[in-house]
Amino acid sequence: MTSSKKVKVRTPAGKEAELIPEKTWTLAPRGRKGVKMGLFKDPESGRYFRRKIPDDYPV
DNA sequence: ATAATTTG
DNA sequence: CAAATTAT
Repeated sequence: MTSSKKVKVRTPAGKEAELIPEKTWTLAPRGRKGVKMGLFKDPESGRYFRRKIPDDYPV
């Protein structure tokens, strides 16, 4: 799945928005826990950006 | 090919 | 610095 649920993220414009990530994946160095990431598009600017998503987000 | 993302 | 991803 690409995504399912909205995530609260700080957009590049500096506003808090609930967006559905286009892609999600785990970003973790070997042996470490790392974080989950999401690829979003800012509805304001149309710019793509990457943000951490909650650990419990279904990826 | 690279920036940008998170965090220990 | 490492890791995965992909729009630029």
